[in-house]
Amino acid sequence: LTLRYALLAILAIKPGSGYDAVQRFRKSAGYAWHANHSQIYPELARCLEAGLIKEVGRGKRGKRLYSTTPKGVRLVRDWLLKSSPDRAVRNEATLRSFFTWLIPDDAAVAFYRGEAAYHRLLLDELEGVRGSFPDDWREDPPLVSGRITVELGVRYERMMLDWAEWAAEQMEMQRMHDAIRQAT
Amino acid sequence: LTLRYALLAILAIKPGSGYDAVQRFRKSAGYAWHANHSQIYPELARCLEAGLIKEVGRGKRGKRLYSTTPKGVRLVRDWLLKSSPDRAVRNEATLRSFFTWLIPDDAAVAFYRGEAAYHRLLLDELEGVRGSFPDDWREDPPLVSGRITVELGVRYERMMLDWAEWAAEQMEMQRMHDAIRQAT
DNA sequence: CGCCCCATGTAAACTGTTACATGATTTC
DNA sequence: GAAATCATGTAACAGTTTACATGGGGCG
Repeated sequence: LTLRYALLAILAIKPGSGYDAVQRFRKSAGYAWHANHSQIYPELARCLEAGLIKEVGRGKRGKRLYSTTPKGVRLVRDWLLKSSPDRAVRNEATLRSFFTWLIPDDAAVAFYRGEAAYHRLLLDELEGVRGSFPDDWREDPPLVSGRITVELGVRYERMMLDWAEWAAEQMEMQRMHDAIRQAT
Repeated sequence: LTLRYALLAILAIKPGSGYDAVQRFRKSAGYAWHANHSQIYPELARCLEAGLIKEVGRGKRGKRLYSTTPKGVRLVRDWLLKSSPDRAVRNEATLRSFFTWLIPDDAAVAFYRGEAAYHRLLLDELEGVRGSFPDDWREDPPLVSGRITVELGVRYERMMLDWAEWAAEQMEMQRMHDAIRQAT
C-alpha cells in the first residue's frame, strides 16, 4: 500500500492529476520511488471511492485534478507515525558488481565506467534541483522535507560516482596485474 | 529473471542449498538484494530442470547442495555482457523523508534519529566484513568483486548515517524555529 | 522429551510491468 | 495535416510476499 500513501502525500502538497503524480515522482523523487501510470490510475480510482482524495476540477487538456481529503491526510499521517519504514533494498546494478568476476576484466572496467557516467549525470541534475531551492525554504514545511531529501539524493549520487570511479581503477589494476601474470 | 541470474551466480562461487542462498544474500549482499525461500525453491527447481544447476550431493541435515553448470555460467555471463543494468530504485525510507512535513517536528526528528541508528548498526557490521577480507584478495576473482561491492556497502551506510544525523539536526532547528514563532 | 532452529516446499494474495487501446492538443 | 506528446484507461502477465504445511537435528 506504499503507492497509495505516496499518492496521498503527493496530492496533499498541491492538487494534481495522475499524470502529474508520475512526473512528480520521476522528477523530484526518482532516486526514491517510481510508478507507472498503469498502476496509478486504478489506485486513484480506489482512493476516490474510499474518500481519501476528491476531484477538485479540470486542468489543461481536461486533466482530472485531485486533492487529498483530510481523511486521506490522516491516513498517511497514521502510516508515518505508526509503522516503521521498510528499508529493504533491491538494486540490480549493485548485485551485478558482485558478479563481475564472471566476465573479462575489461568488461568489468567498462561496467564500472558506465555506472560512473550514469551517476555523474544524475548528480548534475540533482545539484541543479538543490541549487534552485528558494533561500527561505525553512519557512515552508513541504520545502523543508524536500530540501532534506534532495540533499540525500545529491549525497547518494556523489557517493555512487566516487565509488564507481574507484571500482573502475581497482579493476584496471587487476587487469594489468593479470596481464603481467600471464606474461610470466 | 534477475533472481535466476543471482542464484546462478551465487551457486557458481561455491555449491550450496536454497537455504544457503537466502543466507548468503542476507549476510553479504543484503544492501543490494534479498529473496525469500518461497521464491527461491521453485526457482531452483526450474533451474535444475533447465540444466542450469545440478545437484552435487547432500550437506548437513540432508541439505540439497547445488552447483551452477557451465551452461548456467554462460547464461549469467551473457546477461552481464549483453544487457544494461536496471538502476530503478524503490526505497520506502527515503520516500518517507519526503513526507515528514505531514507529521509533528518532534516525530520527524525521531524518524531521522531512527534512520541514523539503523544505518549505524549496518555500518558497523559491514566494516567488520570489510576488515575480515584476507590481505591477498586480489589473487581470487570472486574476492575482488566481493571486496569492491562491500566497499560500496560501507560507503552507502556511512553516507546514510551522516545524512540522517544531518537531517535530524535540521529538523531540530526547525522545531526550535517554529516554537519561537509560535511564542511571538 | 519438548522446544527451537534448520530446511524444504506449496498456495493464495498482492504488487508491479508490459502491452494494448484511445482520443485530445500542441508543434512543425 | 502529420507527428509527437499529453492524458487516461484496461488486461494479461511476471514477480514478490505472506501464510500454510511438514519433518529432521541439536540442546537443555
